[in-house]
Amino acid sequence: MTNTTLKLLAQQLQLSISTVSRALKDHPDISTATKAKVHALANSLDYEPNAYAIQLRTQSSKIFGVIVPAIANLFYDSFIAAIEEESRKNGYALMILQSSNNTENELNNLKIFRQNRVSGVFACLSAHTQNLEVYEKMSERDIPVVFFDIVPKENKYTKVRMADERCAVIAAENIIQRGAKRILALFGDPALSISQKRKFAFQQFMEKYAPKTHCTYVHTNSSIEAEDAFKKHFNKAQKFDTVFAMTDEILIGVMKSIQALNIKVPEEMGVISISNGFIPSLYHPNISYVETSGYELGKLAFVQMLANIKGGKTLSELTVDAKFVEGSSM
Amino acid sequence: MTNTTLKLLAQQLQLSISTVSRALKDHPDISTATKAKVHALANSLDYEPNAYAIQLRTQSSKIFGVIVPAIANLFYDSFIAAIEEESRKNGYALMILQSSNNTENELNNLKIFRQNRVSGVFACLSAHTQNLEVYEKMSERDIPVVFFDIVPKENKYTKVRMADERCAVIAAENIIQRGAKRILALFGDPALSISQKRKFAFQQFMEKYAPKTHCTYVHTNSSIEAEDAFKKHFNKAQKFDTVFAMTDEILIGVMKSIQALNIKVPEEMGVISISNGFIPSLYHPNISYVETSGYELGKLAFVQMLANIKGGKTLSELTVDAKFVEGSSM
DNA sequence: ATTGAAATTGCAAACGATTGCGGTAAATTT
DNA sequence: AAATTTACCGCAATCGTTTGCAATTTCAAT
Repeated sequence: MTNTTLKLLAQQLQLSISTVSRALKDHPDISTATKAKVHALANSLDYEPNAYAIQLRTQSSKIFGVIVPAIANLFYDSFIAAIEEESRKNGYALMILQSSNNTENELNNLKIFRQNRVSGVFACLSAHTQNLEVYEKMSERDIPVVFFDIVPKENKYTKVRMADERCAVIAAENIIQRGAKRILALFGDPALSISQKRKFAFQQFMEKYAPKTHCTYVHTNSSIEAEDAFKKHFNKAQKFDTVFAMTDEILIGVMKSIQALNIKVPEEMGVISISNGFIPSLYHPNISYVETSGYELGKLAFVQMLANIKGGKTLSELTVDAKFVEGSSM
Repeated sequence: MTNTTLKLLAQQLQLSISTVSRALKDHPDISTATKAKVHALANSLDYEPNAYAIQLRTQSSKIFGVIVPAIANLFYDSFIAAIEEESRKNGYALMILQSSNNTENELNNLKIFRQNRVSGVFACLSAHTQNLEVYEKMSERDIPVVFFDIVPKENKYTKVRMADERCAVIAAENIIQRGAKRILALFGDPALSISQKRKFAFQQFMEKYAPKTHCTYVHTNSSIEAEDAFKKHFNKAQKFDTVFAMTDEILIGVMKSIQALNIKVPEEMGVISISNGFIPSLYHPNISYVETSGYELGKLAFVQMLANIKGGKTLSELTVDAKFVEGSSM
């Protein structure tokens, strides 16, 4: 079946295309009678405006592009869910592409976005993307970009991210409050700024407020590494009594070791992590964690995007605050 | 900055728009000399064709629509990841919308897809969607629809899904092989056909091949319900020695109880589930499971979509086979 | 020098919708 | 009844591309 168009409606009604167009959008120039007729026919013929024609004409697409390293990820998918909700409320649709943490894919994705003249882009940088020229190109095209999570350092960009330092500090506070004596603190890839920030903040805080506490800092790049690191350090003479996991991935490794060694939580071992909340709820007892909500981040990013579109430029870095969620693991 | 267009290139080169257009796509009518000139300028001016103009002209969008109940879901996000990969390889982009298991959202989403003249739609029905008229409307518009996971019963539709019965049977086989005497089998929402199918197949198989085994069948609608159900049945005089969890959600509840009661796996309790694989790998020992891969399903769905687009109609129901993944929980 | 074919390139309509401007008929005012 | 407003509506250009067909140039063949 061929799609219903303004032309078709106009022919059937013996009206001009312009009149039909205006009638459909309640333009005051058109009489109530004709409006009624037009609407009636449009409904019965299931008229639906051709988005491409509109976009071509109006030069605006009502589509946002989103680049994430991976969709299949507890953090990013809740981020996506959030901006999807907001987008729909505001009449936008989403085009989602994954970079797989690969700069080349990132470039291709941006190209697709440009070709589709998206109204804006939400971008999470690939782990090792250095060259931000492409993003400049978006700006030249007047396509606003809101960076999230992994963001560039320069502050000429609009960005939202988690309050990484705060997260680490909150975790440290709770560890001190528990009266921990020996701590194993596990962090992620040392090359990532997120790991650096969290570790730095954590370490600073501990040294300042609990200088006597013995802390072991370890970087691990995967669940398995975390699992092994835990076991290795647990076998030492002086056992640690509290473990801090910087990410879900690390927490997973830690918990496998804890289960394998049949360690009692929280009696023999306190556990705390930074997380979205899903993984910590999987264990008994529930793990205490500092919440970093991808969902909240998404909401915030969307607000930024809208501000950018409406009011021209609003460059700034906003952070989503962190809060402690009490489980029974401390 | 204003976007580079064919017109602009044409003016600068003192050529007609048509010549530029043809030069850019290597049309044999154009001399090598002009082609070179055109390409050169196009590159230096960062020409990028306006997708909307093309779509308007060619009536094809190179965009697929995807409807899932939720993006933030271990199964669906791997499904999405798969079709995203394939789409990119084939020059398509993805527009993803979530229904939140709400029929009204589903309708709105389809409308957006129609307005954007997507080339095809991947749809997972909302749990209680009965009226498939909207999907008929897509067909009238010659937009192919591939249903996945939750699919309509009528076989005039193209659909891909997991081999639900096979999954249940494979699980049952392994339970019998373990020599289980008393089994607790936990299934999901009894209103969903997926629960019905799996339970029916499981029960059939057990009755036929291990009639003496004592089975308790329970339906639960959430992790918490599963957790409680496990505890309740475990407190009975005759303890069960094997538990079967139909979904990740149920497995999570089961494992919380197992941890809380400090039950030894697999010595005191065998555990098996149907899953994507992520959740079972979180525990020690790893849980044995029958794999239902969202990723594989995505790949299959994409093949179907392509066939549908290329060769007109190919109606059929394809299923992704299940396989047993051995953990150490049986 | 004329002709014809081959090689290049341009014209113009189309895709579907939007919108400034101008036109006509009816209603109102003098 | 003439003049002026008001209410409706249509013309035509525009967005950027594609593409059938016509037009022009080139060049070898007669």
